[in-house]
Amino acid sequence: MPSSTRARLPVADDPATCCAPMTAGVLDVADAEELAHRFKALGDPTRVRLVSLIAAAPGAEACICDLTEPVGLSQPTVSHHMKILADAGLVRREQRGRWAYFTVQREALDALARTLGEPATAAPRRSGGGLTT
Amino acid sequence: MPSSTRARLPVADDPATCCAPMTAGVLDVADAEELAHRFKALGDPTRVRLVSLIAAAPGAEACICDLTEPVGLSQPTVSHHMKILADAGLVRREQRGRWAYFTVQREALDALARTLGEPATAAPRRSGGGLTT
DNA sequence: CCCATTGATTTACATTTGTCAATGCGTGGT
DNA sequence: ACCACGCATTGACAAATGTAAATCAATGGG
Repeated sequence: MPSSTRARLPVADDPATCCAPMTAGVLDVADAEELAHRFKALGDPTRVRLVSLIAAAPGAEACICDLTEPVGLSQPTVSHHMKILADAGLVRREQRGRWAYFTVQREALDALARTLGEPATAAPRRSGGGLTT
Repeated sequence: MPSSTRARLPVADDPATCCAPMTAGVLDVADAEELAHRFKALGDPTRVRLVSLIAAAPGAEACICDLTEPVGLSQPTVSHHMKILADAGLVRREQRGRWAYFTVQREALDALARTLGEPATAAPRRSGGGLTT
């Protein structure tokens, strides 16, 4: 599982392939940054709310205009938050006619969940963490 | 689950009982704030790294002095990050003699993972892997 | 073709965040 | 009692973040 060749790409490349489990060995810096980037996207109540709203919307999709009122924020602000979520690969944006429909990237959420939950592999204990950047 | 009476407490009250799944209905504001609070704690590469370092440390515990060098930050800064993680209930602090040992609150991570993963309504519990309480 | 509608960008600004140096506070060894 | 050690707190400061007003770009209906 070579992950050291991971760049600062917009991430959304493959949202389902995130990183190694957080608790199954010391994450290298790149993975830690990648994970933190996604967690940070969920680190705001409004954005958590937005994801939840989209997931619960009819058809599991919603446009900006559907979201501004429930969260009580201006359209530019909601658009800004959605961009952050999209850049993190947590939602997908699909332009359809005049509207931009957003859907939840469930695979990305699952991948994130996997990095938090019990490590899939029995984590071979590594002694001495000589980490030298 | 009445959660509207939830204040800005240090959260760590019961880290395993977090919130309803993000994608199984619209989260109320309180739950969204609670979730965001925890995600935000993981929204920094250093803190992700710290959790990973603790989990991988011998005995799955570590003191600040074990952590400063791997992350390459000053002791006050690491202490600051650990406070944020502890306030979010993601790690537990245990003063033992002169040292403060930190351990990962795996239940909190699992609870967080559960709010991300498939909503409890559909998929039954994972049958293969030893289910833990 | 004109114009209303949807959403993204830009600009601006107050607040929060990450970091370190300096300092304070317990604990334990001598 | 004293002092070294481990860690938390305070103060300070640059950088990032959340938000809104104003503006821009594109689409679709008359």
